[in-house]
Amino acid sequence: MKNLNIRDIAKIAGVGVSTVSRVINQHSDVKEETRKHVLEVIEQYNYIPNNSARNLKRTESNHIGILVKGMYNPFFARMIQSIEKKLAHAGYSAIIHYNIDNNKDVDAAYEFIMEKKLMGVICLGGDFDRLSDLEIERLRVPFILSSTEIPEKADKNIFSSVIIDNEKAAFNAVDYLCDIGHRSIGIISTGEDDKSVGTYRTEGYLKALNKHGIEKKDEFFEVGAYTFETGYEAMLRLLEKTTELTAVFAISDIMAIGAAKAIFEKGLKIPEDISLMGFDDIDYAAYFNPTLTTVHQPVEEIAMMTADIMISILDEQKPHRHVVFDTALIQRASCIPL
Amino acid sequence: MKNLNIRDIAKIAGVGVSTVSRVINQHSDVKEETRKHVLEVIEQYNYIPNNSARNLKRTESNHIGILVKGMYNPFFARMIQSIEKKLAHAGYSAIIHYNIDNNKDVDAAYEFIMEKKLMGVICLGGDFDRLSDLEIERLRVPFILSSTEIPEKADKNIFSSVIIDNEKAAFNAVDYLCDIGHRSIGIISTGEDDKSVGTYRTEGYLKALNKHGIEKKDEFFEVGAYTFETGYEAMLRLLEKTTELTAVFAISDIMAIGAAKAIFEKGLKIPEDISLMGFDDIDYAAYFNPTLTTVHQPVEEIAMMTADIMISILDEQKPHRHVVFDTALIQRASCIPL
DNA sequence: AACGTTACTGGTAACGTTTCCATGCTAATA
DNA sequence: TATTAGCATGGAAACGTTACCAGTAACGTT
Repeated sequence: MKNLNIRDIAKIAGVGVSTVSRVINQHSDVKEETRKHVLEVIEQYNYIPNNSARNLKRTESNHIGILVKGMYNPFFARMIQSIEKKLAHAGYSAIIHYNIDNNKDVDAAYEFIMEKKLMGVICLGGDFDRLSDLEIERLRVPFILSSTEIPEKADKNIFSSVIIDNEKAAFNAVDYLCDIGHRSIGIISTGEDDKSVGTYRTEGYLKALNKHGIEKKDEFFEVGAYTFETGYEAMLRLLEKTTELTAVFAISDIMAIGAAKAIFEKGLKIPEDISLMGFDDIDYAAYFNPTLTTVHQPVEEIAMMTADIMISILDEQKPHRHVVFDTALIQRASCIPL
Repeated sequence: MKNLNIRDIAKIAGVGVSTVSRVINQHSDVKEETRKHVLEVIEQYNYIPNNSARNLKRTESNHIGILVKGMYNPFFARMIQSIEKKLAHAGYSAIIHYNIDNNKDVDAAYEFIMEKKLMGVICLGGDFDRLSDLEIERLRVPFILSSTEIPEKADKNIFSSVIIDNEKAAFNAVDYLCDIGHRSIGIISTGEDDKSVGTYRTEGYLKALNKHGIEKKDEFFEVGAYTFETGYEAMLRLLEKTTELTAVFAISDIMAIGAAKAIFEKGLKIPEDISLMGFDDIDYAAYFNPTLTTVHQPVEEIAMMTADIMISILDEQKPHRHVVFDTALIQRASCIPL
């Protein structure tokens, strides 16, 4: 009992194949009566159109690519799930590709698109500073940057973005730390080579220090790579270099939690000895011990908006959009006044 | 500058289309010289074969479906990433579908398969107790159950599985708790309706109690749904019902961490007042405070094996396999002798 | 010298759709 | 009544590949 194809259905329904095709694709020019009848036959025989054939003919698929930078970050895991759900609801399916090599983001994306005949591409995280308009246009499909920083000089009409103001958010976080009396504030950020959110969060940290007349010290600065492990190691190095720290700002919750382990291992207490500030507000933050003071990113909203934009561009030819979400400082137990 | 197709390449290279096709598909019957030349042309013109067309012709795709039950569990997030990586390496791409409705697992899988012309399906977690041979065979593609319990009466030749011995693992965990003196041990498990790993872990808990001559108490039993939140709530209820508990076994780390929050909120200490045992050994566990004693599942190995089996069935027509991985009790700081 | 064998290679019919074009029909207009 | 317009429909040519079949050349075998 091989699979039925559109021709079989047409024969059974006593109509032409084009009519069946029109019914499937919800074209308006089919008589209601025929339409119903065809639909019945389709239902009864459990016919499912062959996606490959459709995609071939249309020279496009109903697939949307999601390129993810960070591998083990629950922040992205959460986003992906929400995006996938919304996309699926709109009839698209997500093809996810983890661990895109940063050095050739666009090349990778390009090949990915060509090979899969993707309808659009969503990039989560990553570093797109050097991304040129030419490269974006070469993709020829809607391109959305989400939860990352956008290339400044790029033409905003050719891509969408859903982001937060990383610098401001980090500024607020560190400003708060200063306000409650901290003057020796360490930071666990990301490396120079990664001109992404980390750079801007670091910038915010610097500006806050500056506002409060605090001089920046190099030994208060360490880098990690968005994992527990690297956060832990960075903190270890920090603790090695100085004993002055009364607070530490980690630019991601994951790294903050890694850092906490190092702090505990040194026999220090959070927040009594060192206040700890995270960034992201992943689920875990509220359940960590002590509960983690952090910068809340509206993950769900960001995810929904990202999917929304993609769908509106694809289905309604809407133009590209750029939305910036607000963050909020969530005060929990890991930071206390000095 | 439209995209080139195989015919264009053939013309440019001065060979027949079938030769180009053979080169692309790595058939051995092409002269090394021609082969190289064709490859050069392909490279030079940046030709990428159209996936839809290939899939259409082959009446199959190179897509493998991954159906995931638990939505926000980092355990699965980790697995998915590893599986995707390995699959990609073997030339397959993963299409992920989260949040499959449990009541109609197979129907969903079936439609998913038909629509996407999937080559195989991997199910992560979920409840397949009622899954019949007939339903599996209806799928007609390799089917792998990973990190779940397998239907007992099913014909093992028609599907693969990569699992752990949940009952034994839980038994060992609770046996250990008893060994170090605990006799009032609570459990946070999953509901009756979910005849999945939870059921077996509960069974292990019961057997361990039994071995030590401890009577099971209903008020020591609560259920959650693999989230921080439900773990937290379950623990709250437990604490409401009894004050006898000296230890709690949560059947997932996520729930254990949720439970910890409830314990802390009641002003109790871990492990001084209550010992806490988790299950899974997700990354968080080692970074939690106190570090979480838990049952280690070899995620990476499970993921690799799962992908391996799929690839070996697809590429080499190997038969179905059933592998059971060992777990290990990881003693950390959250459990102490009474 | 005739033959079979081996190693390559090219032509072409599918695969299951969608879409353009053509056609027949009905209703509206002149 | 003749003409047009619009609606519903069917036929068939693509879309870009793969795989079967056939064909050629080179070579060794009888």
